[in-house]
Amino acid sequence: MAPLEILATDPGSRARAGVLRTAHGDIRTPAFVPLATKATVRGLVPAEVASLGHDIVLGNTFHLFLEPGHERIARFGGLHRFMGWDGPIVTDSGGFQVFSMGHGTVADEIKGRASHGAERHGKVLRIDEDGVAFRSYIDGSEQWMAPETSMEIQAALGSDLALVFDECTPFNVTREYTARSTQRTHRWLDRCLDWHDRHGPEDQLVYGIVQGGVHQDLRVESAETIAASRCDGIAIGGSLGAEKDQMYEVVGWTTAVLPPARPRHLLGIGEIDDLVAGVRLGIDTFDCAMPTRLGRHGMALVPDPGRRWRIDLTAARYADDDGPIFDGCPCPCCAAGHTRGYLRYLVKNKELTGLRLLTLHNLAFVARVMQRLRQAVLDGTLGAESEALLAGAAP
RNA sequence: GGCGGGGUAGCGAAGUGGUCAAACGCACCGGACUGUAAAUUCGGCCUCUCUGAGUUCGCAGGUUCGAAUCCUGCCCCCGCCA
Repeated sequence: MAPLEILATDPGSRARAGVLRTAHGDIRTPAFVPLATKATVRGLVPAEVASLGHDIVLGNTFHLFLEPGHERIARFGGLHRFMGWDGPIVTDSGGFQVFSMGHGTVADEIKGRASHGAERHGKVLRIDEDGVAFRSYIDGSEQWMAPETSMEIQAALGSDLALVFDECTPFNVTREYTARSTQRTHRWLDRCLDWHDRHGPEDQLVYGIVQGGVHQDLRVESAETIAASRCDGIAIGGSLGAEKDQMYEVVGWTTAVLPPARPRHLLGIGEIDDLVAGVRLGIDTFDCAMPTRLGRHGMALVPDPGRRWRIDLTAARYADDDGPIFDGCPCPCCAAGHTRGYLRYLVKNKELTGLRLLTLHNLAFVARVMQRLRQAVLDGTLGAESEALLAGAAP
């Protein structure tokens, strides 16, 4: 049975709204997936995440493999039990971590900057056909991860959705490199699926990952290759370009050739305008560090495109501001009456409560954006809703 | 009144003859952050006609080629003793 039930499609775009069924419950799509990289949505407890309207969280194979170890988590009964989250969990394969060990952040890589804190970075020792050798950032030991390893770890974690092991192709590489890397990712896909067929949990869905960089032919070829496989869902990964317009173009090339029936996940994307654009391009689920990370960095999401949907509450001008983050915000933080001035004070003083409140606010904001987009697809009003959100309507 | 310690850029605090416009922290200003080794990180932060120049290290003198650093006097502050 197909995991994704499509309830409605938007006549004016490729958007769909539906329900993605997993062993631990349904995901209302389109949906945002908060990151719980190391088995926690930083600062929040699972019940809070769910109460904000999120149906699923994302854990990370690479990090949980190094610490506390997938076998230990398995002894606890799997990742759901370990972290106390009963809902659906998707686990990322570790492919992105290979990227970030070599290049730092996405922005650093695109802009050609040396990653900051490079000394703390582990090291990719080599990437070859078989897999990836790297140095553990925990104890410096040499570790090995291959497609089979990643699937084995994800099987032990017991996630509902597993992502195949891929190489997240950087932006600053040649087309030739991207082509070869993408083909290798395709071969890794087969190995992941083979391993999963023999050893993987019956009820664990597997997503293939489309690569191809910013090259249309490579993207299309990759999308078709992934779609031709027996994976349950399809994720879009790798470099999506340096500018948003390019990103939308790349995503558009991809979703144009994907089979409609299977769920599509856009990896690592989650700024507000990107969510709107992504949904219109036919994406069902997104994950992104942005709302949680920005929250911990003192940034609160606001319905203001001119400010990139964010205000920096660490600024002194908010010290005496007794208003909410934005008027009418229904999130737990603002509904409780917390002021910008209070939040600024908390954040400046490194009070954990401040980081928690901003994380709650930001995740609530993103959840409402997704709910509105979903409802708009169901109502056939996505065009107007998209315009409103992009113009700064409060979700 | 005596003894001791101290006055350094918005604050705290290094520096104790030259490489000092002066470490470092805080505060402040600005930037970054999109499959999270991030409660992280980068830059600025005396003034200006600014890849150079000018004024600074309680105040005023002095020694010296050269002083935040040494000497003299003065003014404040802190501790202990009277």
